[in-house]
Amino acid sequence: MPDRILIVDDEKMLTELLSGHLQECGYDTLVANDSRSALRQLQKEPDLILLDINMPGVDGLELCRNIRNHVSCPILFLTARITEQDKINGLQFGGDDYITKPFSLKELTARIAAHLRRDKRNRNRASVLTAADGLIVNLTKRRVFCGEKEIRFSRKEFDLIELLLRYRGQIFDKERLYEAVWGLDADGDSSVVKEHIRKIRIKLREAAGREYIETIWGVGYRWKE
Amino acid sequence: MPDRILIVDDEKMLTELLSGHLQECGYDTLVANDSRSALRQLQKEPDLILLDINMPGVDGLELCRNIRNHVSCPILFLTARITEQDKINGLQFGGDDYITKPFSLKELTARIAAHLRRDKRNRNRASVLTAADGLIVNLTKRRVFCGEKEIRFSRKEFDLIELLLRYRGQIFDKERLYEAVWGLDADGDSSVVKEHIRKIRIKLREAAGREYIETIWGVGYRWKE
DNA sequence: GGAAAAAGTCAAAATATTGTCAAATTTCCG
DNA sequence: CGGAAATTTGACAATATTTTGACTTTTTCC
Repeated sequence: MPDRILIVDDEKMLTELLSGHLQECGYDTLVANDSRSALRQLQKEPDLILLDINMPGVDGLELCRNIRNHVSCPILFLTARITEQDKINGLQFGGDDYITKPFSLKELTARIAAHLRRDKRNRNRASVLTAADGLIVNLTKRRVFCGEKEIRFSRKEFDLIELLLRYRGQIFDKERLYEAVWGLDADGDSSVVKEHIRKIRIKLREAAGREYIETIWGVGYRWKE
Repeated sequence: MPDRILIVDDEKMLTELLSGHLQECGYDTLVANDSRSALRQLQKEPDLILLDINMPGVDGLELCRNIRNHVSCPILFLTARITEQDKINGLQFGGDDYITKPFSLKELTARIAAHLRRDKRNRNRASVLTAADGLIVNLTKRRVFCGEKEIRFSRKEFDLIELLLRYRGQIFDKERLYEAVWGLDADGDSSVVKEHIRKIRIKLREAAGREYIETIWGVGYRWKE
């Protein structure tokens, strides 16, 4: 199946041109001329996004961040201005690469190909963890299923689950959990961990009717093997 | 002996600065301003490496992989850009953590200390001890098995077992046991030890039907060989 | 053998740690 | 901005562990 590329730019002329060229190169294309339409197109799960960050009336970086919240595919910025500062900003907001206008179609397709290749390589890596009783944790999509049913977890909850499950059977003391999920600097309030563990347990118990996380009294927690 | 930290960055100014600061913190430092020199410095067996992955003319990730082939110590990346993608790539290439420029010296030293601590813990810890009659003590999981059966021990109980078993045959007087498990400051009653030993014995006796801990009258205890 | 010292036993009391809940605060998104 | 969701916080309850002390048993040594 061909890769799907989403092109976001307010200039219709440009999106048409790119769309045509990329189709000739064997890609499927999606087009959006404004940010609302761009967000809608995400549901079609593009494999890569070309994003103009200088569209009038739209903060391109904000849009990028927004997009990043929904998909994990590479995002390439199309832009005229390109200071070092912009570059850093852009990458911080979840972009993967910059392409300065004007650019040659040859360069563009080369970069697209490179990013798709790289992304695929990374994606193949074990991105799913499984546990007893049909519990499935999709790491890239950050979604958890118990059989048919999806269990929704917040960010921190998911991070905790990922860590515990990835090294199931290992004990993590509360400090280390805090360190891993909140960052090394954090002065450890372990009561936060405790509360998050509780939330996780409730959701898992409700969906799977089973306890997955064990308390190691005086030490910390671990995911049962 | 102080830990040795290798700093790899093309900016002399930065390496000087870091080197100075880390020395003040009590570390030994090694410096390399290019990749060839970095590889040479590995022979001096650093305990931790700070690596700039954006040095001109050098593929930092490739260098990292190369380094990883020679040493097993923690590698921390110093980097300006820090996308999720980079992070994944970096960790794939054998890095252990990222530190984004600009960073505070305080943060840097905190992370260095954390990694050194963790690395040491992992290194000098045989993770499983075994004893007669199929008794198995898993130190990282803090679990004890007698054949199929698991025996549950509380924290202090486990700590005592670990100490006695690790140095089996050696006699520990009660003060020393107390000191080791409760901490150096602890004033007082080593009669607590006696009660804990009793609990341990009961559990072991019940599961293994056998005595493992011997009383050295007038002195203390030891794990039978 | 018998006294003294040391170690073992037991259960109750004290303490430490974790679980729960609700409210306060922050973050996220449109 | 405003509301919803997520996160944090603190008070309190529920538990598990640890400590204590009174008492018994064992060992040592004269």
